[in-house]
Amino acid sequence: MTDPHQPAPPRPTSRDVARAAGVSQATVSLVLGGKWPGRVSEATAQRVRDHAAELGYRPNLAARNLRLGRTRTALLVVPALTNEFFARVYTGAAAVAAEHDFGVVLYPSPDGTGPARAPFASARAALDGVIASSMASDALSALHGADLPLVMLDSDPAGTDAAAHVNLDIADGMRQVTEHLLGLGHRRFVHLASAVDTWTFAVRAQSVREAAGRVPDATVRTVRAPLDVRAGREAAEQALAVTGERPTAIVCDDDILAAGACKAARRLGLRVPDDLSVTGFDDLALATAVEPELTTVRLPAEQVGERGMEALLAVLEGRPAEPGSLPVRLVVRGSTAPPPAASRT
Amino acid sequence: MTDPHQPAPPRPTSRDVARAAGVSQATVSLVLGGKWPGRVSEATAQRVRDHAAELGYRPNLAARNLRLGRTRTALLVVPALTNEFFARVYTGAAAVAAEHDFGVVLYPSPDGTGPARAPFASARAALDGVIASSMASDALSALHGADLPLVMLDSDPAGTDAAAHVNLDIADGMRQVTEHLLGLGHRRFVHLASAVDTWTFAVRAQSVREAAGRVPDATVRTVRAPLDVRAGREAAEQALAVTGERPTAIVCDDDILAAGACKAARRLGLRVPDDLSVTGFDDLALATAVEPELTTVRLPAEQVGERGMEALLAVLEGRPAEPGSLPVRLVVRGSTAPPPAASRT
DNA sequence: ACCTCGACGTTATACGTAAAACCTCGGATG
DNA sequence: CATCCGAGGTTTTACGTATAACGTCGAGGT
Repeated sequence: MTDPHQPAPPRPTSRDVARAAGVSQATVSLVLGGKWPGRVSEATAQRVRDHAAELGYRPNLAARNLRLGRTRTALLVVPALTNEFFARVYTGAAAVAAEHDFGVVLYPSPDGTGPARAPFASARAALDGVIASSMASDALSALHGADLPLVMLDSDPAGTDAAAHVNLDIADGMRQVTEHLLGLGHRRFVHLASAVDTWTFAVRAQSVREAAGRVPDATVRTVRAPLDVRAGREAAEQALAVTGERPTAIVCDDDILAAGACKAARRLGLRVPDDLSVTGFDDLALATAVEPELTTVRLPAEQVGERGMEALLAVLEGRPAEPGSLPVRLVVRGSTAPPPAASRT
Repeated sequence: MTDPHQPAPPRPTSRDVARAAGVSQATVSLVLGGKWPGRVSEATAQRVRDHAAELGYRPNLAARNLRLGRTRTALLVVPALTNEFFARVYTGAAAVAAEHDFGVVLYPSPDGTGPARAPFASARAALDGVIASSMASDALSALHGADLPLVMLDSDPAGTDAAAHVNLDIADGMRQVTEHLLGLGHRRFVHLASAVDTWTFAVRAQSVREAAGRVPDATVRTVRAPLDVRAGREAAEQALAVTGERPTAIVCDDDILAAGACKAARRLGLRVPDDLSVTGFDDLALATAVEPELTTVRLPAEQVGERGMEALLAVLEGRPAEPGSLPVRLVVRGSTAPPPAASRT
């Protein structure tokens, strides 16, 4: 138990190491920076390293950042970390960053549409670049000083000055879901859509309608809800409480909404999947926690983060970021089945 | 579309602003730092602010950090962000930080026990302090340079050199759960425990046994599993497949494990809660997504982050951090009921 | 008329690092 | 023997900011 009020011993600087090793500060910097082959003898280098280790020297990052004008730090802008998808994106980005001795700092925005007022400065870090996930580009440019390289994830490829895009083939995912249901015989759909108004959800909506539109007698009714279980349940209950022919399948923008839809079904006395098929999107942990397990679309969330970080690193090094969108995969589980006999043609 | 290869226009510095406003750099610094009452006339101050805004000046944080020796940045160490609990802790910490113009950078460790080798340096930020959540203190001290103020969350209050602790009354939560089940008439328990070996889980185990121990004929069998649904299901299946008298309640260390236990029950043809009661812990979104909704213990996760950050700020300012542990609350939902008649005394 | 004293700024300096530019000296070279 | 050269360093500078220390100038007191 040491006195907590001793004024914190000043950390050793490279000059301290130099003094201890009997060399100049520049030499320490060269050795520890790995720039010494041919400039410093092996003997001296070792001596420097030894003393650095002994003193517990660790370079002052603020000083280094100032000197180099780069910080090896990227900002990741996400709508909400409590959404597992974004947590996984972060995890992937952070992993790749760590490999390249980069850091990732987060800028979460409470609402889904992006941070409202405070600029990135509130991230309290000097940044080398920005990675923005699933955001409305206008909300972003208000914050984006335009002076930092920008990589956009899962966002509209057109109309932004992003240096690179990493996209998921959302349209294909939703097409696979819809065709899966069509193939099972469903014709009357509800699309339980996110109330958030971003590109990634717009694509979902369009894709469902397109796929269903190719089958003459298929109908799609859209309802929207915020991304939580209760809201999803309420919206689904409302959509199911129709007079006349009940829809036989609910296509959801998200596993969370799908969980809500399942609860709605149960409340109305409908069995999933016998009376009603439900599909999710994202393949979160939730998808296999509920009963029945959700038929959904697996998104490689970590990979999105990884590719995003790789793209940013490429841009920072002047290399071109390789484009291309990531494939997604339909995962059929227990929440989908052929429609009940009474509803078949 | 501008040429992506133009070498990034250098950001304006305080000196640029000074030149534009016809004052010295020091004056700019005084004005923008808010230290000007009595040192700079209002007219001059306004002129400086105008030119700063026009040039789009933003102070170089690296330089400021170097000069001040403080960075207004805290490190939050969490086992895994994909666990909603920690995402919420982060959210709370970041919110309080933002209010005080502080930043939070994360250090996630893949396994639950804490980062293995890389020191905090890989967070790539100059730090003012560290907040560590639910960690084994020895894993931490290996990383902790001992030169930074440390606040520990949900960790053993004894035996560390932390400057402050923010704890949840975990023991009380588990006691409430157990007594709730005892009150319903349960006597044969399975404690489905986390395989992670940290204080917070040790407390749960001890508390279950203590509470059950006060009732003569109550028995507790413990099984352990990693924190995911499948592992929870498998462990629960094994625990339920006993010969002789089946347990009537499964007390889980976590909602995720509880979801697994529910799935196990269904597989074995047991109904929850009629044949088997299941309880969770944390009250994640998951708890109300599954059917039946989980009886669980609500932990004020955001508040843990908030209080942690407040404690760190207090320590940094030399103020004493007010101690005390946060209360938790039993939330009774649909996954618990009296044991089946055949099992009653 | 001289000193004092605020009000209003300015000059100078330090933070710790990286790296360009510069020394020094012993041996190889012409 | 003068010269070049490379190995092995050192000296110096710059990064942008915050602030301590130091002017300057006009008004007010004596």
